[in-house]
Amino acid sequence: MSNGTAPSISGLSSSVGETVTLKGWLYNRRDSGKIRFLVLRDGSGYLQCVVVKKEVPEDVWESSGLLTQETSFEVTGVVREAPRQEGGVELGVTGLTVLSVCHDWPITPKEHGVDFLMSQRHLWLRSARQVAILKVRSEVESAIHDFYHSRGYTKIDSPILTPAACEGTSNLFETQYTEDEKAYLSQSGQLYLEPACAALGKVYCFGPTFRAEKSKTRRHLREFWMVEPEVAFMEIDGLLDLAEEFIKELTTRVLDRRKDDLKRLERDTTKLEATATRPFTRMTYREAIENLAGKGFPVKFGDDLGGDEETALTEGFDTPVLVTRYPSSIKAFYMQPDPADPEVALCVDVLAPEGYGELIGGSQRIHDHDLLLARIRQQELPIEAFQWYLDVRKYGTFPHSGFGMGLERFTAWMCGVPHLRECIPYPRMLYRIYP
RNA sequence: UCCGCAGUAGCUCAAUCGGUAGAGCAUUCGGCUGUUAACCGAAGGGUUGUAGGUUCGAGUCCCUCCGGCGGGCCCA
Repeated sequence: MSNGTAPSISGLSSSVGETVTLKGWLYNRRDSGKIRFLVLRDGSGYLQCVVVKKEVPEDVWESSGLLTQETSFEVTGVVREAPRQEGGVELGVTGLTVLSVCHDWPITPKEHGVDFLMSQRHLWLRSARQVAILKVRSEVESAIHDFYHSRGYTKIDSPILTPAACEGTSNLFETQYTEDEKAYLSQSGQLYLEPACAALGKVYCFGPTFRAEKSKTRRHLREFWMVEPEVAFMEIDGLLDLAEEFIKELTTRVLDRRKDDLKRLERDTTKLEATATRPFTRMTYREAIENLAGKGFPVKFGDDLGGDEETALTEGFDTPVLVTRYPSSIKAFYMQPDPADPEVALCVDVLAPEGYGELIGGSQRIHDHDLLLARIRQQELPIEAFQWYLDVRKYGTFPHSGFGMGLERFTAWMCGVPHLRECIPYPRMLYRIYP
C-alpha cells in the first residue's frame, strides 16, 4: 500500500489485481481435495484465500494443509473480485508461510456455554461476534469524546482512589492507601466534577467506575465505564435536552460507521433509526406510575421502578423514554427539589427501549448551601468528608446539572446483546475476576 | 444474602420406568477442483462435579459440600 504501513484486509477492495502479502490467523478452513479455502482473520476483517494445488508450488500446498484454526501465517496472493464474499474480494494464493501452528484451540465454530467462554475470555475475544462488539464499543467511546469536545467541554479526569465514605462504604471497594489510612475505588466522578464545572463551565469525565454491590444480573458489572457531563448554570430542562441530543448523536454515529459490525451481530437497526431521528418520549414519575397502573403494575408514589416496570414503560416506544421527577425519598441527597412539587427531585432516568433499562441517571444539583447541608445531616452522612463539596455552594454558588451514562449498557443496546459481560473486554463480575 | 435452574468426552448436549453411558463439533487418518458453521468415511477420547446413603443394580432416587447460570436487592 502507498501509505507505507502493512496492508490490512479492510482496505483490500481498492487493490483488485494487485499482489499483496498479509499476516494474520486462520479463522476457518474448507477443503475440497485439490482446492482449499482458508479464511484469514487480521483484526480488520476476514478474507477468503483460495489455494489451488495445481497453481502453487508443492511446499505452499503442503503448508496450507497444516493450518489449524488460529494458526498464524503469512500469505501472498492476487486480490480479485468475489461478489459472494464479505468485502467483495478474495485472494488467489501464490505463497504461504506458516508462522506458528496452533494446537488444541478450545473454541470451536459450534456453540459454547457461558461459563466456558468466560473462562476463555482472552481467547473468546478473537471470535467474529466479540470483535464486532468491541468495535462498536470503541466507536461509542470515540463518539463520546467528539460529542463533548465539539461542544466546548473540557475533559476532567476524576480520581479513582477516593477518601472515606461518600455515600456509605457498603458498595465501595476498599484498599489500603497508607499503613493507617484506607482508600476506596471511585463509584462516580460527579462529586469531583461539580467543583470543576465552576472552573471550566462545561466539563465531563469518562473512566472506570467500581461498584461492590452483590448484583448478579445481566445489567450489572462490578467495574464499568461511565461518562458524566456536568454543566454550570444548566437546569433540568437543559439537562433533558443534552441527554437526548447525546444519545441521538451516539446512535447516529454507530449506525453510520459500524454498519458492518451491526450486520454481523444481526442487529435490527430499524429500532435504532427511530432513536436517531425521532424525538424521545418524556414523562414524569407521576405519569409513569399512572401508566403502569393501566398495565397492571400497582406502583404507588415512593416506590422505585424495577426492571419489569422499566420494560413495561418503554413498551410501544421505539425511542428511549425520559422519566423525570422521581420522589426525592428514593433519590440521592444532592438532587434539587422541584419548587413546583417539593416531594419530587429535578432528576431524570433515561430508559432504553427493548428492555435494555436505565442508560442514564442524572439531575439538577442542589446549589443552596444550607439545603445541601440539611440533606447531608438528614442522611447522617459524615459532614467532614463533604466540606469541600459544600464549598462549591459557599463560594459563588450556581445552579448546575449533570448525568452519568454507562458505556456498556449503551453498547449492549446498540449491539442488541442481552448481557453486559460481552460489551467490555474483560468483565469483572460477582464471583468472577479471571482472566 | 434470598428465590429459581443446571453440573455426563476438550466443547455443546442426549441417555425412556432405576437395567451394557451415546451423538455432533474439535483432534488424527482417508476421500473430494468453488467451499460458505462445507461435505463423506474411519479412529482415539469417560472416576457422569464432590462426600455419603437407598438398591441385586444409580448418570437417573435421597442427602453433604463445591463451582456455575438467571433473577431479586442496588444502580449506570
